[in-house]
Formats: sequence, structure tokens, C-alpha cells
Amino acid sequence: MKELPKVYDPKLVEKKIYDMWIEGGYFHAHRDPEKKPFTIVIPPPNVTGQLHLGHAFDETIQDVLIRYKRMRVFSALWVPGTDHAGIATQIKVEEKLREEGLTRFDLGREKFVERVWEWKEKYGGLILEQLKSLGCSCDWERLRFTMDEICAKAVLEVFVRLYEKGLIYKGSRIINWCPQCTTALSDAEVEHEDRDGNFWHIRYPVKDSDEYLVIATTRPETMLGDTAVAVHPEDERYAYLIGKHCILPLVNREIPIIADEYVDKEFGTGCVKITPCHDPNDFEVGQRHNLEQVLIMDENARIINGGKYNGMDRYEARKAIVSDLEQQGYLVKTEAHSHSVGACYRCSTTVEPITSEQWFVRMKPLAKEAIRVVEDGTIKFVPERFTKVYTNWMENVHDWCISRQLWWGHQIPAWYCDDCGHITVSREIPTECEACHSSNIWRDPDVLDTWFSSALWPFSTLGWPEKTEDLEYFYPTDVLVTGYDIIFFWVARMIFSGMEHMKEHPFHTVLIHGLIRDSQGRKMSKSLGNGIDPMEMIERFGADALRFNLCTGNSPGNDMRFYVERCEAMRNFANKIWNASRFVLMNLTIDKNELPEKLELEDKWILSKLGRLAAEVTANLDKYELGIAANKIYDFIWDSYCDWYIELTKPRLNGEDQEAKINAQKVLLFVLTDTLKLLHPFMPFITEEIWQALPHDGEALIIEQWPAYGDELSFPEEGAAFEMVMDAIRAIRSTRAEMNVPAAKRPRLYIVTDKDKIFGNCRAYFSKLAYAGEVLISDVPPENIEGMVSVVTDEARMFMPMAELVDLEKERERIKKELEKAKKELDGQVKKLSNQAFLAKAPEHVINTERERAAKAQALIENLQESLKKLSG
RNA sequence: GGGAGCAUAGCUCAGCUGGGAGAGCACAUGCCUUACAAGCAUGGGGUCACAGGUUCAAGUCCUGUUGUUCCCACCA
Repeated sequence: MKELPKVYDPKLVEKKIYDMWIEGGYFHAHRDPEKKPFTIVIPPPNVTGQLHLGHAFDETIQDVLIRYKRMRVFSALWVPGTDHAGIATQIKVEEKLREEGLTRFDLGREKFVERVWEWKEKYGGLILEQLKSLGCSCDWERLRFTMDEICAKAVLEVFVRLYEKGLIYKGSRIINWCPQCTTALSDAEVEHEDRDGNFWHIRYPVKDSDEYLVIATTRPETMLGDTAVAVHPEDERYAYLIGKHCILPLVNREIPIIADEYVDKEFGTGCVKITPCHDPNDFEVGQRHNLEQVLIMDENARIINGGKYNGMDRYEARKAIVSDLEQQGYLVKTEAHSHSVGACYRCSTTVEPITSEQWFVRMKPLAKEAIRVVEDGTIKFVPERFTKVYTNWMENVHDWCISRQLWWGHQIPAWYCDDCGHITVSREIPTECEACHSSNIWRDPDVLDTWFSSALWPFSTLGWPEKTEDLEYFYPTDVLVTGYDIIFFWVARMIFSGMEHMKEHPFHTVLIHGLIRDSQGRKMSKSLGNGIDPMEMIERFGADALRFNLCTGNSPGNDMRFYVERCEAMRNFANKIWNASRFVLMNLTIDKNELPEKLELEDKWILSKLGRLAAEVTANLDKYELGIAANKIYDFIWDSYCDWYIELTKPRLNGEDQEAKINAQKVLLFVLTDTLKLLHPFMPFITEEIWQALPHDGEALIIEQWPAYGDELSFPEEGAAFEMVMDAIRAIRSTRAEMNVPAAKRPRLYIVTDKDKIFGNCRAYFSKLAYAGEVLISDVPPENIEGMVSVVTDEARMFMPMAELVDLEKERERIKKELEKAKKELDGQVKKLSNQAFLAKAPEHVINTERERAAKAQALIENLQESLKKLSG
């Protein structure tokens, strides 16, 4: 039998085991008509990214589910892949260029995109290698990239289809503009934050009058683009001014005073400046009143069309304008005012609402089905509370701005005709305008939002729009695992995309988890420098320890604080399993895993526990309760198997009875093997390594069948009987510890009980686990009880002659104290059981449990009283 | 303005459909007991935020309050 080292070293094992799995081809899912498919698509990490704890968390959950289903004999497919991550990747490569003193414009589009591909080829594999270190059992033969040919084809197809259906359109709308990334952003890509700012009250003179209106603004620079002042139609204060004009200060433009219900009479002065090009509301007002549009900022948020302010940065202009207003007497007052400011989710620059020509997806028609499938339960969110977050967003969703002024991404398949102005949208690269056949056409330089391609991920990865066999077999996928921060970006868009293009839900369950935070509850971020590198955790404690840490100690959907010490604790757990297995192997002389004919009491006890564990863990995993399942396995291994069962087998293993020896080995091996199976999804490496060292029939643990038992492991009576013995052992240990009896002291043990048969079979365990010398069992107490320490449970009275330790008076006090406690307990039971309402209304099994407890308490009291009486002589 | 989460041991958190308060770490005491000191045994420690309510029975369900975190929203 193979010798295992004394301390488990993940580094010696993980790489080797992973290679073994790859060689075995176990990650590759076959389209097996005999099996049911189970499919997960990975949330594709940024291709240039590095694994952080958030990934590790997300990926571990998916791997647990995939491994579990694989062992349940599903054809379990986990599709891996990476995302081209438009802005993020482009920024990274531009930074690199800057080190060479270059910008992307120096290279030109074509060369720049080439550079990004080079970068991707060079660094794009890193995160995939990291996933392997974590143990992810992805089907690497089906690796995808959001910009590979297969995915690009899907993107093209979707764009053209939606355009043809009128669900994609180009238009001039207010969009969020990031002056740093110089691109449009979708609403979802803007993060709102309350910031302290000012509320500037400005006087707008009414034309041909001494009067003026006071408006208030948080962005005074936008006044350069004002084309009206609005009041509420029913505001009698200003009714007589409607239709007249104001003179815009500094600019001296005449702008109309209009009436619009959008204005809140109660807020501020009741007058609002209207800047259609730089505020979404004002844009709407402008549309309604046919107002002039004056765009006053360029792509870098520098002033244009603003006279003397031209060329200034937006904040410079703000300062200059406020100062000029003040000098010229237009500034009424400045108030401190906290208001919400939008920031780019990539670079945190304050975004500027700007009118711009962009491509949009018309959301209302698409949202309808996406809401329906969630409301009718076709798609379920776990935990359920995220359903509302989703539907609420979907019901109020605005059109999705999908064009980005970037070079890295899927270029929009639209060509403009210089002659007739027609837009040709096409799957093929056209040579002429489809309307006027002019060859004077040029392609839209913009690319699509990265999330446009991720939205198609569940079916693009399987080969759509081709009717592939994979698509046929594996779609719809089953579970989508991601953090709650990605619901709008990705989950929502996958759902409506799946419904629109596949006419079928992309997955039936969305398993949502929280975010990983640092030990103080802060978000992990580069700027705080509080990030923990999962690779370092793997290096120090092993992938299994990291995985187990991430699976436990949190509840679904909630954030989780990450403690390095917990990795250490889980490393210790791995070591515990290692040593337990080492013990089993050291004692093993059999080469076949089978249960013996003859089972001892403790065998039946542990087997019962194993049977229950398997059933419960299965139920928990089916409900996506990974943490509960993992905790149960942990407790079973450490407490039941190691601390009790292994110790209990030692007398047999070290004894002379050959048959008993073999039988103990058989049960040890059987229980260990099935426990490894249950633990495998959580700790794949160590379980596989041990399993390979144990006698086995199959090839690898990863493809072993998940344990499932009928009644064959159910021994409720024996299980309960053995718990009785354990109670007695614990009571003795406790008393000995309390009295500071050293382990070397092994007094004779008298057990007084009417369950003499059960206790009689367990003599050896009292010696081994309760440090007893000779064990004598009887239904009457021994003589000379005065010199004995007395230990009492509800099933037995026990006496140990330790005269030198016994202070009779103290002994009596100790027992009296226990008696008090027991009586108090019984009082409670009696009270409950004499409550007629309880007896009438509580379910029978609850009443029975209470009766049993009362009976036990009663028995304990009697035993204690007996002992006390004896002591008192 | 709307919505959600959280509040349980010194710390971090479990506690699934209501039925005698749990884990890890920390702490204390005693043990190198031939699988494991990354270990074993034993122990201390909790008005389950507060106030009502439903129920035979509430940490668990309902209402409200307080504190805290987060999400959404076009309050200029």
C-alpha cells in the first residue's frame, strides 16, 4: 500500500491531479443521448484580467455544481471563455503604448487593433491558467472568446436581425459621455454618487422689462447651451411671462419662456433653465417645444459654441462663468448642495450628458418577454429576492445605447452612403449602397458595447446561428452563476436576447451571490491596496482550502468578508482528512471496498450517519445551499468520522480477532470512500488524490457515481443505542476533566444500567475513550460507594474508585448541582406537557419528543438521587 | 423619492419549511493518548437590536422603531 506523507502538501498534488483529469478527458462533455445535459456558461472574465477573489468565488460555485452534476451522471458541460472587454482592454493597451510615447492615433486603427490582438494572445491565457489552478473543470475543448469567429458571427446576425425588425435604430439622443474614455456609455455603465456641490442661483433678465427670473443650477457652465426657461403652466406667479423672452446673461441670447409640466412649482424658484443638449429632461422638454439645440462641449468636455469660453475645460468654464456672473451682478446667491453625479464605471470620470448620434436597442418590445419568463417562473432567481430587482429594472428600462467610440470590439456592420445618405446594414461587407448603388460608402467606425456580445453568450458559445448539435443538445443552459452587481449588465440582457433569438429562456436558474470584501468589510480595490490575490492563497494553503473557505461561512446572495485565517482553518481541515486517510491506509490489508456481513454497533451508527449525510447534502445541493452542504460534510468528517469512529475502530484494528480487524477496515474504507465522493465537488484535488490511493474499481473519483442509499444504511435503533454509550463516555470525560484526573490514571469503572447488553458490547470503548481500567457492568451498584466518583446519565450510573480524589462533601455538592439542573429541565417539560392547548394543538411528533425528553430528565433525576442516596450512606 | 439586505458568543458569520441557541477563530484548563500539536479532551462566554402582534410554541412569521450597508430613480 502506498505511503502518504505526514502533512498534506497541495503543491505536490494539485498540478498532477489536474493533468490527470485533463488526460482522462473528464471535463469534456459528450452529447450522450443516454444522459441528461447540465450546462453552465462561465461569466467570461476580461481577457486581459487576472483572477481576483470575486472570480474565485463565482468559479468555485460553478465548479461545485458541475462536479456534483457530473457525478450524478449528467453530461455536465461548463463552457469556459473570456470577454474582449472593449474599454478595459483598450485602455490597458493604450497605457502600454504611452510607455513607448505613442497614442493609438499614432498607430492608426488597423495597427492598433493588431496590437490589441497581440496583447490578447500574450496575456489572454493567464486568467485561464489561474482557473485551472483553482481546479475548474471547464470543457477546454469548447473554449470561446467574445471576439472569436463563432461569437462574431452571432453578433453580426443579431445586429442585422434586430435592425431589420426595427429594434435597433440610430438616432440623436442624450447619452452619457465619458470625456476620459471619449465614448458613449449605456445607463448601466454610469455609477451615481452623491457629491457635495453648489447650487448657483442666477438672474435671467426678462426682455423689455426690469423684471428677471431666478433659476438655480448645479452646472452653471451649461447655461451656454440654454435655449429656454421653463415654468409650470399653472404657476400663477409666472403665467403672464409665458411666451415672452429672457436674455441669457453672458451670452446675450434671447430665449423663450415656456410652460411645461415637467417643472416642479414647489422646487426652488419654480423656474428652470432648459439645456436640451446637456440634460435628459431638458432634452425631452426641448423635443416637446421644438427648442433650438446648442451643443456646448466637445468629446473632451471642452467648451464649444461658447464665445470667450471656447476651449476651456468644463470645470474651468464653470469657474470663469460663475466669476463673470458675479461681477456682472447676475449671481443671486451660492448655496451648498449635495447632488447625484454620474461617473464612468471604468475610469470614474464624471460623465457628461450630451446629445449625440448613437445606435440604440429599442428595449420596450424586448423587455416584455424578458419580464414574462421571470414572472411566470420559467426563470428563477436564487435567492428569490433578486427577482424584484430584475423585474423592476426591466419594467423601467430605457433604450440601450450600444455604440462605443472605441477601436477594440465588434465594429458596427453599417455603411453610410455619401450620395444618398442611406444606411446599409449587412451581414456581408457591401460594395455599394443598397439604395442608390453608389460605391461611395463608408463603414461606421464605432464598435458595439462589450455587453452586446456577452448578452448572446449562452447560445453564441454553442455555435448559434448555426444549428449545431451542441446547441441542440446543451441549450437552454441550466444555471447561471454571478454576482448581484451584474444583473443589469448581463443577466437581464442574456434573458431578453435568449427569448428574442432562441425563443427560449437561456437558463432556468440564476444563482446570485454577493461580493467578497476585505476583513473590515470594505470592497477590495486596487486603490485601497486591500486586495487579496487568490493565487497567493492557493500557493499558501492549497486550492481546496480556498474553495472550501469560499463555500462556507456565508449565505446565498450576501456579501462575505474574506479572512486569511479561515483559509488556514480549511487547510487544517484538508490536513485532517489527509491524516484520517493515512490512518485508514496504514491499517488496510484488504483490496476491495465492500461492507462486511457482520456490523458492530458503532459501524451501524456511523453508517446511519453517512446515509443521512448523503441524503441531506444531496438535498442541499439541489437547492443550491452549498454552504450548508459543505458544513455538514465538515462536521461529519471531523467530528463523527475522525474524533469518534476512527478512535472506536482502534481496539479492533489492534486486537487479535482477525475477522473483526478486517471488518473494521471494511467499514472505515467504505465510509471514507463515500465521504470523499460527497466532498469532491468542494475539495476536488485532495479527494481525488486520496481516492486514487485507496482500493477502487473506477478510473477517477471525478467520474464516480454520487452516493445515494435506500434503507441499507439505516439503523435507527442501533444509532440511538450507540449515542447512549457516547453520552456516557462524554460524561466520564467531563467529570474527569473537572476533577483534573490525568489520562494515565485508569480506575475501574462500574456501570449500573438496565441496558447492560449495549454497554457490555462497548467495554473496550470505555477503556479507550474514557480511560477506564476494568469495566464492570451490573444492574446493582457496587459496595463501598463512598470512595468513588459518581457519573450519571439518563441511561446509566457509573462509579470510579478514586478514593484519594474523592471529597465526599464535594461529591455530594456536585451531584446536587446536577440534580438541580435536571429538575429545572424536567419542570419545563412537565409544564409544557400539562398545557392542554399544547397537547391539543401541537403535532404528535413534537409531543412525543417532549415526552421522551421528560422521561430522560426523569430518569436522570432518579439516577442522580440514587447515587446521592448511596453517597450519603 | 422607491426598494432591498443586515443587526445572534470577544471577532466573523451559519441557523433551510416556527418545536430544547450553533460553527470557525479567539479565550481558559489538561494532554506530544503509535493518523494528525495544522492535533486531542474539557470548559467559560449569548435579554438572538428594540417595541408590539400572530401562535400551544417565535432567533425564525407579521407590524412598527432605531442603527447600518447597498441598489434603483430624469429633485433642475
